[in-house]
Amino acid sequence: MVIDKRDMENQEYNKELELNAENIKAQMRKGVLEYCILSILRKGDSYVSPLISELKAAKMIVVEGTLYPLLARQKNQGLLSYRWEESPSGPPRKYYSLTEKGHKALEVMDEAWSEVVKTVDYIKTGLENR
Amino acid sequence: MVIDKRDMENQEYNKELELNAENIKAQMRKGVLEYCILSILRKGDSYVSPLISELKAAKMIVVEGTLYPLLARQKNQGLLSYRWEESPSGPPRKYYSLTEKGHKALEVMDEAWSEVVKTVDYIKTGLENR
DNA sequence: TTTGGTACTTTGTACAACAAGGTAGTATTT
DNA sequence: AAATACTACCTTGTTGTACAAAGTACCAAA
Repeated sequence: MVIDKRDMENQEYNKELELNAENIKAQMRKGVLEYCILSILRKGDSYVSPLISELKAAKMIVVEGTLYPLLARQKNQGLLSYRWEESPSGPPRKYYSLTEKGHKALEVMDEAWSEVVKTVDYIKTGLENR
Repeated sequence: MVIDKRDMENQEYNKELELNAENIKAQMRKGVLEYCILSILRKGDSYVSPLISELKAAKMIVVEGTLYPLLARQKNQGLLSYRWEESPSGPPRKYYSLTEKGHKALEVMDEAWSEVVKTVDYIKTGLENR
């Protein structure tokens, strides 16, 4: 067994990275965001500001710079459509709604999400609960 | 309400992106991977090949190129340590184990994960179940 | 007409996952 | 003993996503 060559510690950064719950949650939320957006829109059409508010209320913080590109992506995938509506005060609002394709995608995601939850549980316990 | 300038459809890609369950699940798994690795190691020390197998068995597919940098990261954060062990057949194996810091991080992640699950449920239902 | 608020958009950066290829030690076959 | 196969570890370059920050545009009220 010859190890020495391999065992040369590759740069001990060890940057005392915060072991902070918020950071870790932020990591986990990634990838679930799309699902959340569609889930909210399932309950009714909306535009960016109230979307952010609702996500914030659910402790799933996002910012405009995240949401706009994401909505554009989902629109380009045909999951969303939008219409302009006048605002009682301020510039017009871009209301997004789920398309039929979006509804179908959402159903797939419902399934995917519950599978991921089941998978994590499986990995944690190692038991055959699936 | 002047809309025309804004409403110029920005590149209608609409690339018939697979509405495939695997893709969506892959997206959702991101960010949960670190948690899964630590969870597996909590059950006992291991090295890359069996880690990949266990993840694959749980339908959480990853490849070597993903896992090695991830483990290196977690080691540099002080969450993991490793030791070399001879193999009954083949090159030596790098066994990873949770450090004390890793155990603490894992507890934080346990909490974080269940919060994310609760959050998604909250967003889906919109009810006050938290 | 200027100020402030709301809303939408873009640009640049950081980081994570992946694909693909590379290095190295051990065992087996010829 | 040379070649082959297998296992295991590691690196590089690409892509995609979230974010920070700055920018554009419309509207209302002082």
